[in-house]
Amino acid sequence: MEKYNHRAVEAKWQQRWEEAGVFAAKDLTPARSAVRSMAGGSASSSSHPLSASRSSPSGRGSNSVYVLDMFPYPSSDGLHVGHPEGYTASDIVARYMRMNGKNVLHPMGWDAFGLPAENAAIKKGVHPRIVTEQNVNNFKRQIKSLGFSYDWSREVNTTDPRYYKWTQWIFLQLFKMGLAYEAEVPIWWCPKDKTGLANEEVVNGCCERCGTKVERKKLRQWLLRITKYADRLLAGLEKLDWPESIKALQRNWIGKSEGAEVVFEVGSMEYEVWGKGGERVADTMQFVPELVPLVLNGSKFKTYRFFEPKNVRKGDSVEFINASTKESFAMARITKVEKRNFIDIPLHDKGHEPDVSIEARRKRYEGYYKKIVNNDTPVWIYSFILEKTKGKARFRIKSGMTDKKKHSVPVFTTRPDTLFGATYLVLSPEHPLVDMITSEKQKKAVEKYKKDVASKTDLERTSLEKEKTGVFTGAYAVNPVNNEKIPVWIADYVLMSYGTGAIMAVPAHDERDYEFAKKFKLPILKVIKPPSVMPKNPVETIISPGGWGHLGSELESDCWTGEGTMVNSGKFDGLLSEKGRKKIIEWLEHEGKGRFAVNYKLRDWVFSRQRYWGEPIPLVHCPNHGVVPVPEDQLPVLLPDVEKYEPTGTGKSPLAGMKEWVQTQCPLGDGPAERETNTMPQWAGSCWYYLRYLDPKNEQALADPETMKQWLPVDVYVGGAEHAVLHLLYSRFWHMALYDAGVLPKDVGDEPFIKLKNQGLILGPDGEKMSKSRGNVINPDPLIAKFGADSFRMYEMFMGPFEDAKPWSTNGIVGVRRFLQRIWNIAHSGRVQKTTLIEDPNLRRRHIYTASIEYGIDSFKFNTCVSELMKWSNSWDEPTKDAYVDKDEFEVFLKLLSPFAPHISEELWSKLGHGTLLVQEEWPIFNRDLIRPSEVRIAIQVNGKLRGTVTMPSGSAKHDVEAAAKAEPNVAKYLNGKPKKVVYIKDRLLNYVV
RNA sequence: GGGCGGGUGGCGGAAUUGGUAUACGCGCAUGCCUUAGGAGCAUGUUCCGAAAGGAUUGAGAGUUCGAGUCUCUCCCCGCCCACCA
Repeated sequence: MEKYNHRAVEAKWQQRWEEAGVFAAKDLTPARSAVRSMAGGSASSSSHPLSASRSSPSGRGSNSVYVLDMFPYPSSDGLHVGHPEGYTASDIVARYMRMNGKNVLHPMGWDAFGLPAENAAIKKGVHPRIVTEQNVNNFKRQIKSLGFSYDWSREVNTTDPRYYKWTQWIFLQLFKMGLAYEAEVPIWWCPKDKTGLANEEVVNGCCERCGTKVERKKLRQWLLRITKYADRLLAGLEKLDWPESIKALQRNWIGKSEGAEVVFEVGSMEYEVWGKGGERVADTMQFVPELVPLVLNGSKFKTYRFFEPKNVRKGDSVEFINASTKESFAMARITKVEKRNFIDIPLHDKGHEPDVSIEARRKRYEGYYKKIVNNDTPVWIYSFILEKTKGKARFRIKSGMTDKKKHSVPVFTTRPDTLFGATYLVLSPEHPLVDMITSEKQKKAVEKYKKDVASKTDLERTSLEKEKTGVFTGAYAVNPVNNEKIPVWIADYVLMSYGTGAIMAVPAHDERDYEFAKKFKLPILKVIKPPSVMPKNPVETIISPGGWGHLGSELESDCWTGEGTMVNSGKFDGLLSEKGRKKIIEWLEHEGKGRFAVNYKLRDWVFSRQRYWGEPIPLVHCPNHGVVPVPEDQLPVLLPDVEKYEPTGTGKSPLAGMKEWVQTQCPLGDGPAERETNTMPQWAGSCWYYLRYLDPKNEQALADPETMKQWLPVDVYVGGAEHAVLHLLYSRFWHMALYDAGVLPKDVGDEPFIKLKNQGLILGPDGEKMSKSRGNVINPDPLIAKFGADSFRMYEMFMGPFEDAKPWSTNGIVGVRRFLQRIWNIAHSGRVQKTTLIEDPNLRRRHIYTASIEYGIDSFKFNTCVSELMKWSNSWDEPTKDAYVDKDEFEVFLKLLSPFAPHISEELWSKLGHGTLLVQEEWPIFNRDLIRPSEVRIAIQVNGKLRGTVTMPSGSAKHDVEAAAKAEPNVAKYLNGKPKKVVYIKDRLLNYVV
């Protein structure tokens, strides 16, 4: 018998399909379409014979279906076995849809900008364009060898100027919408290579290329305001048919949390009045370095200790001014500068006595400013409140700084109910206020700590085992809820990038704060009482050794992060956490000391790369007009050829070295301007490629709106889960922005991908993740050459559930190959004959398998589809096999096989004498009535144990089945006397309970 | 620490969604065929047992006539995120 020669067959049909152009998607827009309408198609509204009905694969209900793969980055390693997994799945869906009469758009392209090509170019001394071209050619050859049904006429390449013209155009739209802005943000910096690095290039805190320890460095960057879309990106997930895990990842990445922003005054202070004889009533506090306590002396009223700004000297005068009227009411002159720069100031009354009828005058004195005058120049202004505490008058300075230097430190907390337990404040070391509040004494320690932190990698900073570190700034803050003074620390466990970069530390109810407080001996105040938990089953708990006691002690531990009842919280005592949160927020808002706040982990998208191989950002910097967009009619801004792709050493992209390219004219006038030399990140091109496939040659627009209406949104999107948060989030963001800008028609909607499926990772044969270093990488090329594309495709589908990770087994592909060979043999055996059996069980068989495979494709259970096809073919070879295989049945089989193994199916189809192409045949329709069997095998159980089976006409009544069951000797054996109960599930099972 | 997924033969995995567990394939065993090659064909293959029979879906309990599937407790594995306030 002829051996199946996959090489010849596969090459032949790939060529035939291409010649016939059978995979071209048809644009139906009036303007451009020559092909008006497709045949109506016979899309069957099938569902699994034994399950509920399914929804249509197309969310739009239109006849046009968009089946999209995540386009690959054409690396120099060539195709990985993981690529064809997703491509095969989407190809099966696309072919299935086509056979169902759908007009299918199934395109492929190249995400070709990026660092690996650039690095390879530097290494080889070739232009990145050449490297990219070679890689693309190799990828294309490999992908084509698998016989996927792509419409290659729509191929896109992100590095093609005709493509990136529109990437730049989109950037300009974002810029005009205020979604792009410039800022200095820290990035990884390699001091040896003198270049900024992408996060992916930092390995274990070292530069991937030279191994030097990287540093944080602030660089001017372009950022995209994705945070503006945080809520929409979050809410939009609800309506998407995406894997829950991916949705969860995006939710987590966006990281919305609700709580309160509480404003702590740093540098605001309590100020104690000194007694009549100059004796001190209470401690003064030093809050900020510039504000050293002073002594106000010589007054006929009181001596006050006050502050000395560095530039206040003996002889300077101090004036008290009414905040609202600006009228001065008291004067003082600095008479004495004490050690540590204490100064005595005599206070001259101008008609107000602060110590008389305090309560009555309280209102009047509130809001007075104190103004220290130095050579008639106001230096500091303080406001203060008169209070009466334990019968003694005191001034409390509300704010220790001028309006300009007022240090209000907002912190974000999800647990405002624990506010009374905030015993210290922690700022991130990078917090801009740190330098301003650090005391002289602590300056050195703070500087050193900041430097240490700056040199740490994120890994070191966040490693679990790491002990908490931090230093005291010397400054204090006031807890707004109880006016307690609390110290201000800096520590690297507080991240500048999240929230406000500052936290209120509640060591009694937060594990990190607890750990920190323990180490630095900071006060711990419990303000939440854990709920008293009653065990569900008291008896069990008493029996279980230490159970209740252990649980109890856990609840009594020093750090309780759960909910509970508020204690030590003034008037909020007794409230449950949840209610307390609301009440505290109400109080804060009422007092103007805080507000309800929502916080996101999501940060704006750093959109600049100091690299060569990317889209130039289409902006110029003009001395007169600032940042000016390049006019749209001047796009694309071509990526110029440079001699060196190496970074210039200035931290700018190699483009900065191209003087003649950088220097240009300002579009708004004839003045000189410089081009932006940063390039876009690799994600830019992939953000919108699915739009360009629709209309890849359009030079007037990124795509024709009518065409977009026809195809969008994407019906099925298949790709790896590794893009869960980056590409898939960025892409949604751009789509929403373009939608808002009116670039996308309204009908298209603001979500690009309706249904998403992730292929699971293919692991190496050892069950480990494939990697070069492990040496367990499988190269598809030799396998395709040896077993054929059909075997390869089918094995990848057969390996296991599409979305699960599964190990590769080259033995496994052999089994699939044998199966295809058997099909080949049957087709050539002469057994395939036309028969005319109406009541043939085979007729039923073909309908069952059609239903089952259709269900499998709809639900991405391709592994069971393959198994069904194998079972089907086995049924022709069973010992009871018919001499002939019904030709109609075999043809139905080939149609169902064809999405999985298209080449061999096509070949056998033609060998059966068809002049048509199988890919253009109609998908078989199954008849539900024919699926129902005439006879069923019913399980007979006694007490739930299988004791026999009986074969009965389907739909038999209970007593008939019972009669048959009792006739079974093995069943009768177990039935003594009358059964207590008899359960009958129609056509399935009979269970005697005895 | 958080989120998600999972645990079924020697291996990849199936199981009509609460109804005959181990389909399909790999591997293995025996035999056949052959100019031995990682080819083809046939039969067998969850485990224990010669058999009758019994046991079995990570462990334990519960609901049920009936549990791989539902509920609870616990154990283990994988992936992703992670000092996120």
